[in-house]
Amino acid sequence: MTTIRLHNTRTRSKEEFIPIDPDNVRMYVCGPTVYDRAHLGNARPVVVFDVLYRLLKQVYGAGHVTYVRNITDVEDKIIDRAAERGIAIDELTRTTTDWFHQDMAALGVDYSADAGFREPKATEHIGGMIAMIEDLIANGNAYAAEGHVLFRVRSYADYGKLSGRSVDDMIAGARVEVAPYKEDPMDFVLWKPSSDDQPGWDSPWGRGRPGWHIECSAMSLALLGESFDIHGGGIDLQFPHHENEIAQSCCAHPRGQFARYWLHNEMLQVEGKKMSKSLGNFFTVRDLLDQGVPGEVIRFVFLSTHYRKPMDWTEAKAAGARRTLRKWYEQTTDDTGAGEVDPAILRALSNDLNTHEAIATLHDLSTRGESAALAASLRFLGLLGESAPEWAAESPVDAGTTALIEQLLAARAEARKSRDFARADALRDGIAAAGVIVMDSASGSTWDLGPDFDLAKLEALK
RNA sequence: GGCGGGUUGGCGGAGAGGUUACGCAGCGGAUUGCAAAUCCGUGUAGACCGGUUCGAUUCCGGUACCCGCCUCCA
Repeated sequence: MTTIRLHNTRTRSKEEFIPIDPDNVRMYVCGPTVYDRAHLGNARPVVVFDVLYRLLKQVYGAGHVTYVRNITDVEDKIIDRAAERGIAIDELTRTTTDWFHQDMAALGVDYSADAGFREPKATEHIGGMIAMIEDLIANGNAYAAEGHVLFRVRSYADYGKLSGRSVDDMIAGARVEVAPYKEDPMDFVLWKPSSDDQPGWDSPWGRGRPGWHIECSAMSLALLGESFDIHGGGIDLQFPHHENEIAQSCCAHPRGQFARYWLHNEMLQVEGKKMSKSLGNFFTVRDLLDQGVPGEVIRFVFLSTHYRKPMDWTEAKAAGARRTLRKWYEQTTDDTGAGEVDPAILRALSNDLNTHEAIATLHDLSTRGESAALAASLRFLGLLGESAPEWAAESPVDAGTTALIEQLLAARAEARKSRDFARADALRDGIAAAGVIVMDSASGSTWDLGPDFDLAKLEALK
């Protein structure tokens, strides 16, 4: 069996992956808070852990891997956004969840027909959260105060271990919320009271709603148990979100191990800078798709940088990815689906998800002309569906334009035949200047529209 | 201030204690009436200073610079 090695944030080292139960490998990844379209950064962990899921299914068998990625549909940002838009909360969360599914499907992440994937919603697990909070209070790890329930950070000796912090260090430069009901400024909220106009559930502490971190602890427990294999997410979640998850889960279920391997992807940048609304370089996956950037291209760009390094999204990379994919799609048009995933691809991914090396292998397969293996490998990486996507086909143009181009090419061929090279070259240069890319071969000329196609220039050549 | 990560050839971006990364661009060649496309060939780079070693870009220490998190943004 292929040995998978993964970098475990918990131990800060690359370790051999040994599942608790090879017949049921279990992975949890923090999913979106559904209040708005997913931005490009949101998509990175989705794609990264999709690759890991594919690898796990390949190695352990499709029926032996459970992947849980939650939907957080109760959160103050959701309340605020629904109020701004004047719509009901469940309408906002439902619409946003649909958007998320559509946008991620465009990136090759579609689990609508995947039996091993689970997508729990926080609002469906409120009971589990309340039960866990009660356990924490009973164990002395949490306390109720003024309608709130807070986690007593000092009661968990290992708090801060994942992110390499000590509570005392954090207090120093701390920008933590100080509240009169807190025993310690580092204590974080498990439950908070809701006013009448806020969503709330009845609880032993009055009507209220959960804090941000408890839902992942409750949902992973419900679907994966006290101990499971892999927990993933963006590195920004390492602290405090994952730290708090560990504290909650390990204190509520001291005999469980919670997650054994912690994987974190690095952040995304845009043209060398952090993506932020203030810099004006903030955009969603949908924005890119609407601009005509294919989902496969976005996925390819993601995969070209190792997940533990910051990834810089640039126009140049997108353009290069598009060219490369198009070339490979043309090379695999006759594919019958009989090819096998190249073992080098699996080796690369098994080495801490070295997707960049996997892409290098694709280049190698392409150069060697092994198109069947190339197609199978592309599919495995989620870069090719049943057939090549439409955007990679001949640029769609109307019949009149096609006829005009064919006519001009015929005129050029005629001029060449009669050795009127001045006219042939003039036509060639004119066609190129109009943005039509002509490729000659022994059997004739083929053509394609370039990005700067200009019909007016073409018509002027008539 | 605390914690974590990074610094590789023109650009992007990997692996490996001693052998070609790969891609893009460039250059040379083949091909072509000339081109484009294609094919072949071509690049000894590893922030700086020390240390370990027969040998380090790869291990260890330090310096500089950059980035992220600590502001419920993945």
